[in-house]
Amino acid sequence: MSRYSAAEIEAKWQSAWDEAGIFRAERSRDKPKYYVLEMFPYPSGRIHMGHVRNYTMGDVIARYRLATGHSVLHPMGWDAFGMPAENAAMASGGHPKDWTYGNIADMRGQMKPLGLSIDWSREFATCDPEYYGQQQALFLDFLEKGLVYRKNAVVNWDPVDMTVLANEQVIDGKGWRSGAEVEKRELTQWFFKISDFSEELLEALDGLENWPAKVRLMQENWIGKSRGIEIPFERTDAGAPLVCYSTRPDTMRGASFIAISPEHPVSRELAQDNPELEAFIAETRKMDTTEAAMEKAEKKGIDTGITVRHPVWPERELPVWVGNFVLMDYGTGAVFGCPAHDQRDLDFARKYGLEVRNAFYLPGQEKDVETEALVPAKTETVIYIDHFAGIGEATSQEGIDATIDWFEAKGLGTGQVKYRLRDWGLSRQRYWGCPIPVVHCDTCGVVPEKKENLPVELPYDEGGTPIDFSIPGNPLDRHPTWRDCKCPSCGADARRETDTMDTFVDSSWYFARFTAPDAQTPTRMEDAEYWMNVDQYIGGIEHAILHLLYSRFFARAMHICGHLPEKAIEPFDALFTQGMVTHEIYRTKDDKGRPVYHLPEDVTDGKLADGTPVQIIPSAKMSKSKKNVVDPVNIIDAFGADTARWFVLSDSPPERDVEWTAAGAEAANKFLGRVWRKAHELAERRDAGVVDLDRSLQEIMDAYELGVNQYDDELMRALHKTIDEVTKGVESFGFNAAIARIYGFFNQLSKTQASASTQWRSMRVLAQLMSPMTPHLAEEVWSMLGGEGLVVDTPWPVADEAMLADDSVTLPIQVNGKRRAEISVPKDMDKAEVEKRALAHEAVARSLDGAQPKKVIVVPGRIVNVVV
RNA sequence: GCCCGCGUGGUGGAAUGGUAGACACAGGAGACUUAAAAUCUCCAGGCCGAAAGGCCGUGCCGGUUCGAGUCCGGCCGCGGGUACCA
Repeated sequence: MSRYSAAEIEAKWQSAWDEAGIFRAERSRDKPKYYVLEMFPYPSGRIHMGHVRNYTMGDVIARYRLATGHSVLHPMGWDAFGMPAENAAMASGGHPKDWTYGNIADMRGQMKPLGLSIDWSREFATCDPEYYGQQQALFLDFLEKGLVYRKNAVVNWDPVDMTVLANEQVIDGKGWRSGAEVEKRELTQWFFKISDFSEELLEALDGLENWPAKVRLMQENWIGKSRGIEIPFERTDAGAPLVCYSTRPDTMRGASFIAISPEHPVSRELAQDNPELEAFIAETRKMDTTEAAMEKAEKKGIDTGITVRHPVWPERELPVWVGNFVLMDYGTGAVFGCPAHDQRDLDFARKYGLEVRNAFYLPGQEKDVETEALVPAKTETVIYIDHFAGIGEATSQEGIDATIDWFEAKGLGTGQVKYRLRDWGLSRQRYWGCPIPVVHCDTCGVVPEKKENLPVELPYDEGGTPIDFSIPGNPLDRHPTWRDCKCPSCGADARRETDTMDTFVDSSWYFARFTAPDAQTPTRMEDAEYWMNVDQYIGGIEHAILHLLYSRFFARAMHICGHLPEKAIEPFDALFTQGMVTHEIYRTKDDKGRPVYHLPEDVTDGKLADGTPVQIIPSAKMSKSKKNVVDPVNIIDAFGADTARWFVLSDSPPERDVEWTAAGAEAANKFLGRVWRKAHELAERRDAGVVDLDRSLQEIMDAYELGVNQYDDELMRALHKTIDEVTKGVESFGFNAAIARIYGFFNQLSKTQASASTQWRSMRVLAQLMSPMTPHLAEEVWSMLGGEGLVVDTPWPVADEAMLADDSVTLPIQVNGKRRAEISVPKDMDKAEVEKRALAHEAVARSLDGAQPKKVIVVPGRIVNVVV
């Protein structure tokens, strides 16, 4: 071989690793364990650059930990249930199971060439009955412990297709296939009691020191703890008081109306003999169920005609409205409207001619609210207007606290801590998911299936013919025989639950299953005890809230049921959230002005082959419909896996989005070629007898003494700095910085006049440093240069502290914050002497132009700033 | 709407509050070559200047600081999440 050939090298070293069984995770007594996990993929059929990026990062960590003497668990599996499989079956007539397993085989085939250090013996898919059967066992345990319950909840209903729609399937309030106006429908569904853990999940966030602060903050806000008060408002008619919840009771004086949810019992009751109200409630039922849609929708209301008395000033009667913006799920489903201090209430009041009355002013700005509500932060000071608790100037927080205390003392209200977090509805009216293992019996009601009857398996066909997915609705519902079963309790004829579980359930415990994928129970305690927790979890920021919060809940619930040790209730010790891989979009318009997308290979210099100019939209998330997906398989075929790996790690910091460019991949390949050639050249010189091979590398490194030769000294110092920086880079996800340092060092190595022996040593260390990122090339270089065994098995190099320190430093000198000169001084020179030398500098003197410095700031080893 | 991020040369990006633009791409000049490819060397934020050097510059406006890309406040733009996409 006379030039770098990734194809030859990569196949060779992958078989070498396989033969050595290096990536099989084994419990070890004398090594520390390390569990590194990347969020497992949905088997869409093709891997994309985002996968390559995600798994390469995990692989760098896993290989680094192997080199630092850890027993490493690095598994892979498939998040295999979900809607795309059913959609594919609807579109092209296949079966979700065949589609999914076919995709898994394809994707595994695309991932294997990447040379990831994965223990493939632990692989599973969540649609394997062995996996979801254990999930059903978990469900039954949760049921027994009261962690699951049933209640009514609202779903999107497509009245034409007669099917439940996911939020994603509702477009502008219409069903995505039928185009029919979507309605809301109430169904009895299963819920996990995650809300019981609100406080715990919130408090434990503080302990997650190795999670990004932004993720913890997002979870904190999602859980949404607030202190407020429930206040009953007496009705002027005979009805029971309306209880409102407020987190800003200090604005009570400004209360001018009550708004209740359309779902509120009072709304429903009044609607019975008020057709106008009934129509209004029906109208609000057509809205999307998403929070975003509700918040953005026009705020509308209708006056119920009933009134309540203000609890502090009973002579004031407030009208009660039904408002489409009031959520039944949060608080009490009733709020008091205070237009002066809430923009939404103000808009509502202006629209319907309701009173606007200030409860406080800002100091020095004693004017009434007109078009913009006055909403102070809780720490901001305001001046209350005839506040009943007798406070005047105070912060909002003090106002809130005083109000709650006053109401409680008078027996007019109750202070309450509430959370925004709602229970997790897990029922899905779909086929391709884990069946909920319960049975409905006419005499016994809802009965859990017996554990020995698990798994409750999905039927593949219906009466001998494969299930037809072109018929809308849930195939489990209409299946001729699957529903029929015996009641586990009384033995009478009964019906299976036909709802399946949310796919978030599948991904809420897979990390625990990886510790013992063959166990006959959900986990095996001794394995969970050994491998948990996940030391480093890596995945997309889009999972910052739901997946990660659900997993934290699941780990707690599994601990309660005896499936995880207590230390695992926070299952992910460290979390890293990576950015997306993006690509330009190329767009033209057809004659009706509709967008038409083009593949990157069809566009040259911003034009199509026929010369039509193309609009280029930068940095969009890769998606099939926009035709901007770059298939990593093409890159691997053209340049090899190491090039793809090197590229996805090199240019962009891993937490940020990365733009895919073809040129970037070529550049990566070019560099790897240079490294290969350098090793090849040194090997040739070794063969010619120039290089001494007698001693091991670490011995030579340890024995190296400075001063033999200045070029050797320079190179060795640079090498140790490189070891230090690459090590730090790998440990802190600074892969791009580590790679820049490797470039820098290699450029220096290419130009050095150091001895062949020193170059040879440096090159071997460089192979070690590159091995987590480009493992195949590293093995090749290692072996060319006579390294013993496999580099993947070789201990990580350690930088010598003594080689890191420089004797002198270059200090920039600023005059009034602008750089004017620099001086080179011994590292430990004292401040006064540095100051003297700085002021003596000719450029500084010129800059001062005779002026006397007022102050000179010397930051040792950093900078000098002369202030005039 | 709400919550959380991000914004730096032609491009990707670097920079514990301390020399803004490391490293790389694209570009320019040169070497090698009959030529091209490949490879190698050098140049390169903008403006002014022959040069020395000067001025400007990290989305916009303001603040803190001897010193701000970095910290604080207010905007603008883009992205993620928003509970049934995974």
